[in-house]
Amino acid sequence: MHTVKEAAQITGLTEHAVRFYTDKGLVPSVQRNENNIRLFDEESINWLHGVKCLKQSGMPIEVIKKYVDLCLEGDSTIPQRYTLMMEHKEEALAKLEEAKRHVAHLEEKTALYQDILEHRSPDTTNPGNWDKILHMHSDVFYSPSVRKA
Amino acid sequence: MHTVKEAAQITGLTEHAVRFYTDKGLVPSVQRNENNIRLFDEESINWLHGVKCLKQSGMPIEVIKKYVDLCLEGDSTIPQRYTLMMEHKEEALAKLEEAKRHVAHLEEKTALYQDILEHRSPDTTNPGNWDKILHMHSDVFYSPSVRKA
DNA sequence: TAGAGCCTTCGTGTTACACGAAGTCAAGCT
DNA sequence: AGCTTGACTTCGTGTAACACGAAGGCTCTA
Repeated sequence: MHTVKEAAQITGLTEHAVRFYTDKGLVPSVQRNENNIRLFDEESINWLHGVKCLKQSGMPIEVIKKYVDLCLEGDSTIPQRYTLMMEHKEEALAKLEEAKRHVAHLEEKTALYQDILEHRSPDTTNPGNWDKILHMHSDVFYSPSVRKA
Repeated sequence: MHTVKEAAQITGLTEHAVRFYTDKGLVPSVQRNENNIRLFDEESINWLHGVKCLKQSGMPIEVIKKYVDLCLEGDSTIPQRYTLMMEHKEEALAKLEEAKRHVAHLEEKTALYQDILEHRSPDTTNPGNWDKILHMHSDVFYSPSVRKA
């Protein structure tokens, strides 16, 4: 049996977060002793790990709550849990694709700056570009190739 | 010259956001007419696009502000702008990696549920697993392979 | 003269906590 | 008995980036 402090250390959450989660009902197995102190057994710790995991992957607390409640309802809710997870997976995938696009864009951006810094022109065949580009801040800032996207 | 409403339509931002950004100084080229009305020229629209872009990629408004200010300071700040962008790119890359991990984890999770739904056991060679797994909610919720990570 | 459209400031709500303060317990040690 | 500790509670503020609405004022136009 662990206290809030220990649970926090084990899971890497803050004590605040641990209390927050338990108070929201995301750790169903947590108990209180006669002094009203939260006691976490191994299952509670697992729940905390799980909540942390889902939260990190971008699932809102409300949805996590729904999921936990479904778990508590028993095996009959497995299809609903599956659906919920699938939907969340789709969202995570969408975010992944977005992240890829962002990185690609920033690669472009930094490459442009690198060209300017190293070759003093983004287009080495046209040195006249330099001043032009440096003064068209919003073009360096927001290149044409992105505008299409 | 465009009004707030038009600028919002063109950029896909809300009017609220457009006013917010201009008030924060993220759209340096914006002007006011004699009736105190914001007027956006093409450069302003470009800035709005750029701000939107950076914001979407996860850059905080404060940092965008810094970047804009550097742009306004002139060509001498190009190295600093480059550094800023590189740092932001690194962050975006880190987020990308995180997103990949999340998706991988959720693939596992949904696959597990799919097994349960289709074969009635995650390990078909051991049917006895079924009840066990269904009752160890936190194990379905948070599988051992993830704990290692 | 009324309405439309712009402006302003103000204030609340959102998400998931962080952080601190204040005040209350109970247990253990000296 | 008293002190320290560690846990608990509620309260309130702050964060980021707006969303949304209200109130009130301005100007232009039909």
